[in-house]
Amino acid sequence: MTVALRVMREEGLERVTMRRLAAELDTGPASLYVYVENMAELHGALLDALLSELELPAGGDRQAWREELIRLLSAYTVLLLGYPSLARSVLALRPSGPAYLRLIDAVLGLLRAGGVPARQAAWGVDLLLQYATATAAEHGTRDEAIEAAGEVYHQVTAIREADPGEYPNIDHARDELFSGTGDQRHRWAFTALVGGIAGTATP
Amino acid sequence: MTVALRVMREEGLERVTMRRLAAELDTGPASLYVYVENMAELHGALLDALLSELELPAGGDRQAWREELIRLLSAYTVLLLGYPSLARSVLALRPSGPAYLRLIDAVLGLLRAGGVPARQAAWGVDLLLQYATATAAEHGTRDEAIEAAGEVYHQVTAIREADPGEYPNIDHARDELFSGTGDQRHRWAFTALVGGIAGTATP
DNA sequence: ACCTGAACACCGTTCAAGT
DNA sequence: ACCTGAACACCGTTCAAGT
Repeated sequence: MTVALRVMREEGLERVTMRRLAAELDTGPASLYVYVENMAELHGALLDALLSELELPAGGDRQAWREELIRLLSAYTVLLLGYPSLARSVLALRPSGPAYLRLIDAVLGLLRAGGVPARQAAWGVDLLLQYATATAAEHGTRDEAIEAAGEVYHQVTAIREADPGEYPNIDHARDELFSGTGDQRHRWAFTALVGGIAGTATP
Repeated sequence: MTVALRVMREEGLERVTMRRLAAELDTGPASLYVYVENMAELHGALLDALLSELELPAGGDRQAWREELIRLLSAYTVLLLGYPSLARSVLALRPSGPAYLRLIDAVLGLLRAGGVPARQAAWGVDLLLQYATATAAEHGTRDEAIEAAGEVYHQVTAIREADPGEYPNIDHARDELFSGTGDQRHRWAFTALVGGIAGTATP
């Protein structure tokens, strides 16, 4: 596990292969299946190891729950942004490690401190953590992202040059589609998410 | 392209490999690189081919923009739910095909019909499409999902049995964490998202 | 009971060499 | 100019056979 974490930190999740880990431990790849069921489980374990570094709010100031919540979600996002492939993998996972449970518990606690009804809070956690994870999967910055930059460029160009006749609404919003800094957009997205969760009644 | 689409429909994105496609076309894998830069570009093309089936709203009834928007986002999600691996791949992509631009344009149009300010709408499209894509990536139903079911089970068990002392907020929301049908939760999530976008001012 | 060598069944991408 | 055989450098997972 420590070996896997080190390889991921130094070379990215792509390099964390059964064969590489086995070589690092001076054995064959088959030996690892004694400790781990498969690749997905290994990724789950890596996520939990990473999440144990996450600083959870102390929970003293109940008035500042919104800011605390956004801070926590941002910290989670930043942590995952360093490992976009892990974020992608986590999206296909249903994490169940203790550190992930602690994160769920902290988010629930902050929504509860804000007076958000239990069902809205429960359904909202999924929304918030999914958004944070997906954001990390999308805007990841690692070697792979260098080629991905080519695709960002394609999209930006396609939108910038979209024909006004065929795409009238893109035309109307053209200037705003690329406005703001990444940080402004993230903070706004989290605010909108929390506002929507707190303000939308469940059936 | 038609071959790739057929293989994906019949056997899933996992089987859409350069080598498999080459075999299907009676040639070597190297030949495909004449038509496509790499795997990511192929996935982008598959997404756009799939999205061309998406029925966009006619846009007559401006009063019903919320329902129309939720219907469109649901249709997009359902389309991708059949191809969870593609959804996962798309999350790492910045799609730029014509069908994807048409989808962006339609979402922008509905938000505009609802009187949502241009910047909120522009920033909101990302949020809405990211949520829809991430949802498909998460709840995908294909052979791979059968093993993923094991992880869902792990998480459900972990949450159900979470120690009340250590996870007091999970304990408090325990019954609500698994309440509602998938459809209820999705509709609520889309409603919360749209409400948050429409109701949160940008800087 | 625990571990593992070797094999099975694959990958994406590059490039020198052919037509 | 366009195409491709063959190679490079890898994968995850299984299972029979060893200790």
